[in-house]
Amino acid sequence: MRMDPKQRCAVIETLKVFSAKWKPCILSYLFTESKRYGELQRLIPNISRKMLTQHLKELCADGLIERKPFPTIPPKVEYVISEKGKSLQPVFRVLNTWGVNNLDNVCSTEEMIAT
Amino acid sequence: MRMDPKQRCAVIETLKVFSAKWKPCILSYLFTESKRYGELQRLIPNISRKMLTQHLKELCADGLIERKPFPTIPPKVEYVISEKGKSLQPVFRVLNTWGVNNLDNVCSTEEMIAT
DNA sequence: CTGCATCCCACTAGATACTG
DNA sequence: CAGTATCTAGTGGGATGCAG
Repeated sequence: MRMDPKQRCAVIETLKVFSAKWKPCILSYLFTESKRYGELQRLIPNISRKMLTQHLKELCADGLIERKPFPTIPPKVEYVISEKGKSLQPVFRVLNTWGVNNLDNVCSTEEMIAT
Repeated sequence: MRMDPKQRCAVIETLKVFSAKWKPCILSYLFTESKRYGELQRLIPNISRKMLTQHLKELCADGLIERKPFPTIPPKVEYVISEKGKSLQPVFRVLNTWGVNNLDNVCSTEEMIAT
């Protein structure tokens, strides 16, 4: 079988799930520990709230992370990596290794991806 | 070190290199054998010449494939996977496996990626 | 056959202001 | 604090025509 664009190719669909502009960055932070909305905003200074909200929603919809709201005042929401999300760590590790071995002037993120 | 968007993160840079819209598809065909420009166009019916040309150029510039022009009449150009390009096969395999295990209604492309 | 140049549209994502 | 709504600029990518 070929990588027919009319079919839902596993490679391409996998890329769609986590390779949007800020998703690798968001996931990388959640790999190590849960974060609140505002924490992610501070950690990723260039992201707009709109994009942060949108990407978090999509990651939730795809089951890679979970949203944990606390009905306190002021409100508090934690985002947690799911088991399915954790299963992406080996994928990230492979991408990181390839980049380190084949690209110039890139920073390894191995420590970050390490469990 | 964190996946700082201001740095050239290995994971993100790696994704940039091969995850543009049609690049996985192009690479998948070249993994198995060299193809001519027109063959790729026929194999990927939905791609425009503009995008095919542009993606082939970028893949050349990144050293993933090589362009072999034959000064015949009419002209003939072959595109060949490079060693660096071949080194992406394990990456594709990991992405394929993750998709098959974690997504619904996706087609495995294992046979294609197989050497 | 293998491209390049141009025009154009749709969508992405940034900026800003507002809300429970 | 954690979002939502709206407007807009920039970009990706398709269609078409021309060229070596």
